[in-house]
Amino acid sequence: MGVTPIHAIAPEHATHHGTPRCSACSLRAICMPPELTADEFARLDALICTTRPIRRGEALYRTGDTFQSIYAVRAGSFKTVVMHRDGREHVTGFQIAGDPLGLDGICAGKQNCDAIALEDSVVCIIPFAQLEAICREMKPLQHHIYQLMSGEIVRESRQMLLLGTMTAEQRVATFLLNLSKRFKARGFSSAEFHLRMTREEIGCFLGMKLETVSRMFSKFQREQLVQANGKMVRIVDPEGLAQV
Amino acid sequence: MGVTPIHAIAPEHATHHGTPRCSACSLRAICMPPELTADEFARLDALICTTRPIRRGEALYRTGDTFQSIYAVRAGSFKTVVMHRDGREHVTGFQIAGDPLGLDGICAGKQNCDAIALEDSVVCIIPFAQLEAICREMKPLQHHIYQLMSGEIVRESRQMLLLGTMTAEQRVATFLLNLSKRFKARGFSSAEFHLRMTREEIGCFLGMKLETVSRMFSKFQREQLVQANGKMVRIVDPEGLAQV
DNA sequence: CGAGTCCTTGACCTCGATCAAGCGGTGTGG
DNA sequence: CCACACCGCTTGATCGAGGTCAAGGACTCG
Repeated sequence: MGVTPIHAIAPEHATHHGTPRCSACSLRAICMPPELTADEFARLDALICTTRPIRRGEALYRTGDTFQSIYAVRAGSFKTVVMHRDGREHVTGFQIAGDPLGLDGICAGKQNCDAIALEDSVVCIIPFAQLEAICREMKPLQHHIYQLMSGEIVRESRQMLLLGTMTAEQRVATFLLNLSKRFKARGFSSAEFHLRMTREEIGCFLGMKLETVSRMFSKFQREQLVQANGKMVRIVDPEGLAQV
Repeated sequence: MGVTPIHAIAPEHATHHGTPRCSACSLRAICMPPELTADEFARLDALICTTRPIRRGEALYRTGDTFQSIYAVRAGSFKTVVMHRDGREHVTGFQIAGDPLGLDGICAGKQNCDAIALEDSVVCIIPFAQLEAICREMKPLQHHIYQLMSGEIVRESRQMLLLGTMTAEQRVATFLLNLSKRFKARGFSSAEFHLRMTREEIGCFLGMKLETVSRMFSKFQREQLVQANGKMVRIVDPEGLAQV
């Protein structure tokens, strides 16, 4: 069976690979500041004039690549992986449609992690130097970029809290509820979804081994909190899950 | 004995509390983009016209406070603490002279953590709305702020790697080497320094209990890697520490 | 249909948490 | 000025959550 992303872009946009338009994008509300004028959208459309398809398992960028653009996930999903010189790996995040990618590269002019597609995916390419130029003239967009980056900082500090203080059980519960919330924000079911990542990748994100992740799924199943069948997950009792 | 910060600002600046000047600040190289003209510095000095002293144990801001400004540590040191509704706490970072504070507040317009002074300290106050305005006109400063925020993202993802994959021993070693590097970058000794935080705060930052932190200090002492006497730390064998 | 991946489950072990005791330095009140 | 209380730190003994190792099952893909 081919890989068909559940969270796909609408077909009428998918055909416009050469000329995507933010002004017409279904992810506009997630990606973009709300109060842009038609004229401002036109300038954005001129900036973000290319998309790029990435096959499952391939890298959008790798650690050390020269930083030039940031990206927005248009369809599909990614993981970002940082690596220690001794080979230790850690997944720092999973990005789905509407999420930004590449913000870590601005700092040193080189990407600081690998971004790997979890399924066949498409990203919008946003040349950063040009984005900066437009931001100097478009206050709402400028502020939006600051918010985006600050949001990433907040997300990561929450993840540190999770890694630093929670039990394996609480981490997995938090992970599922977070995914659920994000799917809901994008108009998909918050109760039932398809995990695009393996147990090992989840474990690597949550700071535990894949066996432990599996055991927690089984435990939640037994306690009637979720129904998990391989990568299909159905959240039965979100409140119960939240107070694990 | 009073609390005398080792890493103090030079006396001639300490007296200028009402009118700090970036152009004359010893932390300029850490805080600011390198290539500003005199004119540009003048505009910055006009923006950052106030400092604020914070006593040991007091908060610069708390979670939920309305976000208006970002800050730069001018003297002293801070910890940032996030809290889960159930009371679980986690230290997300320690900030010393030259480090930024408050970037997490841009996202939601409210601060997302508590920033607590570890000793009597002074911060520079940078009103964010005005900073944004200046950034629209000063390209190097604009880029610097993006780099600052990206740097915070990178720092946090390194901390996630630490929390997710390292043993207690490796975490403490990494922590000491990181502090050492930062002190060195500010012109202080990289070999010997005074910890301003308690074992408990270190543990809370590294995802372990204070007893474990203490045991690791003792272990490193036995192995001749560091000499630790309460809060005074001397790094004897940085290479050895690095390959723990 | 067979090989490879991914997932689940069991048995055992280890690292770090927990509990507990004691020490040294500091600040405070008599 | 001393006694005492408190806080932060160290160290030992014990325990348990999660890691490790191993076996087998379910799916996918060539």
